[in-house]
Amino acid sequence: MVLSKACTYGIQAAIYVASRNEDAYVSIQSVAEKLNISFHFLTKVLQQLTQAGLMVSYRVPNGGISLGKPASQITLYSVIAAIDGTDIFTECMLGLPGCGTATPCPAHDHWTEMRSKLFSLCHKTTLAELAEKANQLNLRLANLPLV
Amino acid sequence: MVLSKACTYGIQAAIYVASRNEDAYVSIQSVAEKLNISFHFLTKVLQQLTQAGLMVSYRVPNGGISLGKPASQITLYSVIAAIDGTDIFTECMLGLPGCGTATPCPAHDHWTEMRSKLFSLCHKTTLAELAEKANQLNLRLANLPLV
DNA sequence: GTGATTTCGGACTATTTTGTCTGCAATTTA
DNA sequence: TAAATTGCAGACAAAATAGTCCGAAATCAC
Ligand code: FES
Ligand code: FES
Repeated sequence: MVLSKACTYGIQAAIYVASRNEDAYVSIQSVAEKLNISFHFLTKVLQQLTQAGLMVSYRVPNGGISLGKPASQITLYSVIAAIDGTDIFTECMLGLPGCGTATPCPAHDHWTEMRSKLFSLCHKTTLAELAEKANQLNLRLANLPLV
Repeated sequence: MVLSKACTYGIQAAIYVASRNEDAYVSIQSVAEKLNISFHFLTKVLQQLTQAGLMVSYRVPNGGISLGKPASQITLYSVIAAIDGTDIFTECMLGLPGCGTATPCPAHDHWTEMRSKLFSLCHKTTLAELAEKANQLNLRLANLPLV
């Protein structure tokens, strides 16, 4: 798996929150139910996003979480980086230490090309775009079984 | 991590065997030492490659393993598929079940583009090419600490 | 045949990731 | 002030991955 489960949950939740187009807080509980994710696990994941400033939380009755800045300013990259770190954007394809032009592995050229494509893709993709897509076509976001 | 450790070990070993340009068998023990990989673990990984027909083994004194077919006919894709499976080439970026145009997630379009690039890259890259690169420029292959 | 070398197969342990649970802190509302 | 709701923090359990170990099977060299 390219992204960890924690990371995919975080992205799903972030898109969902962004797609609501409201400033109001939404409880993690309801997000977890909507996306069919374990509430407690999602809580821990979202804490990483709040710590990174991508979300803000309000610990109060009828509180919850909300985006920390406009959805158009939150990139997919920043969400991934906050949860999984930046390893996938810098690591050697073969897992060798110190990927770089100084000591390249045989796959280095090919891999850096792929990686930079992924890098720019994640940088230019914002929550606003993903949320809009999710809304526009009623795109699937939840981890629900396909009936 | 995009590829599992088992998979990176398998690729490293495959490249190493191919880079020797010999038909002679080489013992897993010596490969493990050369690449600084746990011998027992590498053994299990390579068993997957022999079962997939990518390598042949000769269980005999002075035996070992060798490529099952010409290095030019072994693609990076086939090695990855034999060890990690084909999930990374078909899975949803968000880990949702049933990635496809019928039920796309918001990241689907971007992701399928990336995936197909990775797919064609892995398909067109052969062990012959990687081995040649490894030999040509004395490229790093072993998992050794950078001194 | 006997012994040596080598992969194969399975059992086992360790580490990381994933998921669960419980109590606490913060704040609103009554 | 008291009660209720909510995220936070850390301990804990389960599952997946990574790594270790040992005995068996195959074959060669003698
Ligand atoms: S050194 Fe392997 S991808 Fe850069
Ligand atoms: S459904 Fe998510 S990438 Fe295809």
